Amino acid sequence: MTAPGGTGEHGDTRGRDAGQGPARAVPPSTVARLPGYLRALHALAAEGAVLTSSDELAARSGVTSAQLRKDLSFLGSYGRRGVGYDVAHLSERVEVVLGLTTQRRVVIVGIGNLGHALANYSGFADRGFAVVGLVDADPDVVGTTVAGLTVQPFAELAGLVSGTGATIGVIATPAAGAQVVCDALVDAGVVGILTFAPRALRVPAHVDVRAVDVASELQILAFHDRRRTGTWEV
Amino acid sequence: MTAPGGTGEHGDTRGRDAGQGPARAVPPSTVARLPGYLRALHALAAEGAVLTSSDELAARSGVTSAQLRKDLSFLGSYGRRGVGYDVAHLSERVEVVLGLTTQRRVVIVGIGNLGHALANYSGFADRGFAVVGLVDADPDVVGTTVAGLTVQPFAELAGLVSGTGATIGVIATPAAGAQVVCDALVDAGVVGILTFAPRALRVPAHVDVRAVDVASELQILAFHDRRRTGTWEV
DNA sequence: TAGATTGTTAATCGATTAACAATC
DNA sequence: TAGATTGTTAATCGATTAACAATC
Repeated sequence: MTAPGGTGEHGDTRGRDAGQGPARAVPPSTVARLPGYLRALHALAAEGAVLTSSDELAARSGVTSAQLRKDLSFLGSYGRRGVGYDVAHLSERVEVVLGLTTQRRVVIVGIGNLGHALANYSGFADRGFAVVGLVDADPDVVGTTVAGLTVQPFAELAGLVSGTGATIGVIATPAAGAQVVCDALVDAGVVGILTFAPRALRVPAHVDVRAVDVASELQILAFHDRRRTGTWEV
Repeated sequence: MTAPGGTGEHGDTRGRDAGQGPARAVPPSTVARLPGYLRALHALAAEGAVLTSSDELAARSGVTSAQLRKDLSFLGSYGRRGVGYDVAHLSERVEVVLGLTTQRRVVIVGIGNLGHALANYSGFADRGFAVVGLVDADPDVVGTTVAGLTVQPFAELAGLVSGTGATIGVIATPAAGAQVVCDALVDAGVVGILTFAPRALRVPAHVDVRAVDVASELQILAFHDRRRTGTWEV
């Protein structure tokens, strides 16, 4: 983690040339916070800020400045002691690390209420993603136009993924169909899956899954709620 | 994302009847997995299973059996060595710990595409929550009926929360309005907030916040995607 | 220079894993 | 009993925090 003999290399703007292999391992907990830093950086840029400090950026991201500096240290040395961070430069470095310099293509499977909302969500395009395909199993939904795209039948999934070069699949189907959809996405070649279906998915090791379950989130809130509102029932 | 320093209280109200386990503080990482165990338990019950094992339940939840047993040990000793766990009994214990024996009331603020989808989501009612109010700032939306509820203006938020006894607020507004909505929810008395707005929220220590940012989730997937699809740009 | 702020170190804290004694 | 499986312990691993030397 630490470059031994680090005093030898001068910082410069290019604190780390990423020529060979993974620059350094970025811990998962750090990776998970990078999008939040990027959001804060974009907000600062929009306000016209050129420089920021770990204190300011941390406050806007909802973390401590110690944690922010620690996280950024895994990416390299892009700040200047006594001065702070250049907003534009740091944004760019974070985007490079997250792999956002190329727009990733996304297909959404399950065009119900949630799939509809996701297909129309402008935040995807703003943050590096293009929704390039929509798929649903319901014949009544297939053929309709949502967010400018024609919904395709499930049988077209593989062709859609390979034809568009999509690397990420979003599952917005009911729980019952989620594993079948997941398997089809994996077979079609996606390497990342974001699922909203309340069910654990099995995937091969080379595929990354992130799961969002809104009811689970509420249940976690309920755990604390219980302690605060004095609702104890045993 | 929990509020920094947020859930630091260890009230450790030992509100548990003796049973067979010492009441201990349940670690946050364990609490976050309990909804997944509960989902798996309900699925087993629906299939008619009466008993289960840590191996089976763990496989269905997507964790290791060691982790499952460790997690459950914080709740008490509800299994039987050499036998396994009674599905119904364990479900009930998990529900008690999560505070799901009373139905929690939820208000949703921001009735756009996402708010619509959430209001209509049957998974809430199935898993312990009742959506009791909808609020929007847009006069064109106020007064419309969504999921059987009439959308109220923002000015009615406080009255709605106190009138219904809601303890949880869901924020489905654009990022720009999220902090104002959050402050209003807190003032109105909610103790838990689930936000979908891509912005860090500031809340007092007694309020718990969980944040879901779908674009951030995709960005985290992109980090791994980059390594797998060979898209290196540095 | 004097003041400010990073990047890194070391200490602490928490979570996961592996193994097995207890016990059904 | 013999086999199965939990609940717990101890070891490992990873993440967070605090402090400060480096340096702009």
